[in-house]
Amino acid sequence: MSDYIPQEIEPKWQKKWEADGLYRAAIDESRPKHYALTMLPYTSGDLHFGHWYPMAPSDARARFMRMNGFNVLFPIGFDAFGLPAENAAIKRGIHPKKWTYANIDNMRRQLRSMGAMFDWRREAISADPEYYRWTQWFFIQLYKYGLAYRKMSPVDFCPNCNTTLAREQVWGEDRHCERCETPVIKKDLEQWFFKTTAYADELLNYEGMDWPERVRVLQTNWIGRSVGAEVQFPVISDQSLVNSDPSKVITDHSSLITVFTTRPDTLWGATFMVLAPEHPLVDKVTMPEHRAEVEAYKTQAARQADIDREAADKEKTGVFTGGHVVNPVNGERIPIWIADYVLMTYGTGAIMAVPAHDQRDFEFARKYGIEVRVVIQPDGMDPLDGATMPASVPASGTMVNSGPLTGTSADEAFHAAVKFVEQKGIGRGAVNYKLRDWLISRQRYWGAPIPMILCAKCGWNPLPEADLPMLLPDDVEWLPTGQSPLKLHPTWKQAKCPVCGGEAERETDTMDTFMCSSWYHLRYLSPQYDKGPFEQKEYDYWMPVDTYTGGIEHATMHLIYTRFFHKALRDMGITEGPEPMLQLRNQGMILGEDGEKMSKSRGNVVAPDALVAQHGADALRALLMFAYRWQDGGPWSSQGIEGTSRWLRRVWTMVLESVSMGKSETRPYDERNLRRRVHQTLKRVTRDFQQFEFNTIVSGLMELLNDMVKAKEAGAYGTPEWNGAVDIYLRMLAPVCPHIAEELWERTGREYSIHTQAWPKVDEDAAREEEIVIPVQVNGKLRDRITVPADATEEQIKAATLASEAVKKFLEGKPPKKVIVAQKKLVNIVV
RNA sequence: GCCGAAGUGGCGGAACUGGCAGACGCGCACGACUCAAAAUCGUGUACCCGGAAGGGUAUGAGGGUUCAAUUCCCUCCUUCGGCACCA
Repeated sequence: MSDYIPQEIEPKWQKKWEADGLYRAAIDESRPKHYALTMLPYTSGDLHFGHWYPMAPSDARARFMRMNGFNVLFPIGFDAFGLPAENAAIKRGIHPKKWTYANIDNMRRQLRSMGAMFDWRREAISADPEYYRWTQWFFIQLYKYGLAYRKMSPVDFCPNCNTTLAREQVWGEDRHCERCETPVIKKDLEQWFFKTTAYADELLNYEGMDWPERVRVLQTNWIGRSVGAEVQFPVISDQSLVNSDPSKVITDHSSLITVFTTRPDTLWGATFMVLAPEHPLVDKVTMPEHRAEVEAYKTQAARQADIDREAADKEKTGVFTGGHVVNPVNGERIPIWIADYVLMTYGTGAIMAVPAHDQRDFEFARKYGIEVRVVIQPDGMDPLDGATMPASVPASGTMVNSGPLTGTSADEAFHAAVKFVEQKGIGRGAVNYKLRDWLISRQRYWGAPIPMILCAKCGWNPLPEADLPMLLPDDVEWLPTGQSPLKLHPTWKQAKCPVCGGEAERETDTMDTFMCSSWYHLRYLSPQYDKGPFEQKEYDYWMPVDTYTGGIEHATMHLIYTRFFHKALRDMGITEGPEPMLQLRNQGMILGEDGEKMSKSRGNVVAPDALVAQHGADALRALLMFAYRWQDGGPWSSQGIEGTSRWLRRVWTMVLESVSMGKSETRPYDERNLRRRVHQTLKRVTRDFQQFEFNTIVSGLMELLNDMVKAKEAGAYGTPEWNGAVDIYLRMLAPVCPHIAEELWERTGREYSIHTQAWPKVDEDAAREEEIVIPVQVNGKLRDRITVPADATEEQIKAATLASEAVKKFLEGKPPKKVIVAQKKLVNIVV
């Protein structure tokens, strides 16, 4: 017997599998398909266990499905556009393209060393022109379908570098630029958006999806649907009317402020209005004597990070604009304030404040001496007094001070109020979402250019589809200002208007990389296809994705975008079916040995290369499956590898080392028992694969190894039963450790390849126990164990229990009060 | 603050319809082999009392339901993740 040397057998088999095309996935109508997708890695260059951890177990499961008769597609690719490539370029003077593709070469080599069943012919790279050509095509389709539009939106901007900053490039409490430490300012730019909100309701429906409850809850909260009403409040433009008789109708107003409220029933209790400091009407409603104060407040609000502005325990602040609106339900004049607790990004950016029944409004009103008016009297409570109540009260009870609603219950008042505002023409029932439209413009170079052209005469028009891809120029200057190279390029911007043929300009913004990753599962279907984003017959056979694996951190962004994308394309007739991915499973995160997130700056990154070189990919694959609950993850431990490495050496020895008979005469080999243990393990392992419980798959195989080694020593070696056990063992091992399984399969004279073999069938009869050991408790405490035939009746078990010496001792001659025989699993005697 | 996940030996974890808590592995200790080391093999390894037989206590803390609770219910604590004044 030679030694187990993974460094020799692993590259050998990887080469052979590649040469034989063992993992090529092709349409085969005779077999059921299984599309197993694992989230594509970003080309950061440092492939570590954060990449292996989701992929190696996913690969094992894909292999398991293949052995179960499925035609399995398990593709891989690279998410190659994005900010880190530009940062590397600026820092080290390497072109982003060069940096990215060098990283891909390295990552590809590392991924190959894992021995996964990736079909490399289907590799897709989002930065390839042949890929982003179709990303651009999808943009145009969304634009034509009316789902893309432009609007002004603020970005974080460094005035010194003259560049837009991503959130991660803004550091510290003073919000400074990561490069030059200049404080960041907000800048309004016109940018492209997708109407994700048009699909908000549909995205809340998870019917038919086998997705974790956790993710569904996260998405539901992210979409944040709330039902209420929009109500228009007229602005009083003539200040002399502010103090006039409220019963007189004021017709002097030049504009309306719309608020969204989830409690239209409390409209009569609104005593002030609050606008977000960024609200477009702030300047208009502000009176001259308040202007300086309002401007100062706006400036400090704009300087704050969302996080500071939104701190829960922060004291409410705001300033009065001097302006007033009319409450349209009762004609009252109410003052307009601005406050940073109202956000422009949610609802209409304006609220009606009802301090008696909303705690935030209450705190604000008390601080600034604004009236608190009770409009709901909770049942069974002393009549409330707005002037003295210590806190707002929950809105359930009977309506008071509410015009026509007075006397109705608060439950009915909601609908009555909506009806009232609709009849008066001052508002309507409305649904609002926390979900915002998807901002896809990036003021960056290393991304897919947005294929739009601006003509002074014809406006914005898409590049004709025949002219795609709209190529990213390579000859860009990397100026230390950090300004977008596309803007600085001498000629790139120049274009012909697709409508009139006149001089026009290209869009210089590029697309959010989430756009590229919203459809990569479609590009895998036919990455070389040049007549469309994918080939129809491939789509018809493989889609939808059956199993999608990846990190929980993508629950709200990527996984909502890709669902939106699929649904929008479906409405255009490009895709089919309600959802792109039927089943989702999330793995946890592998942390550094210090328990912190792996990162270069912390210096706790563990790369797989050295460990593969030392112990082999199989031992590492097994460790990643064995050492953690997959959905939890945990800190890396360098010692664990000894365990799986030792296990594989023992498997090697068990299978290959011949033994002379009679090594252990004392424990005769029990054929029936060997077979039973094999099929019991098979049953467990099969179930665990189905349920993504990888750690117990490996521990089950370790246990069976221990049993088989004992049987071997007892004389099983060489018998037909032994050979059958080895056969099943290797098949179970194959998805976990594909190289050693193939090697042992060959060395025991079996037919190439183990990876095209069928998963063994569980023999229920063989797995069944003939005798069972039943623990016996007296008053819930374990006192004895009895052995009975597996088909013993409850009466027989009871009799055997009472005959036990240990039990008699604890009964002390007294008759038992109750004897419980629990499902033939346990006996409990109550004295 | 809200939402979610999770608290089990020195460590990772197991216990899959409420039924033997600690499988499997790491680490550690002792032993075999060896001139020695590594590798390998064997034995032991929750805690407390006891020489042993045996007994007691234990699944974050406290309470409840039950013959029986890591598992179900209530209250609280801790850790991690996400969201964050959502009108």
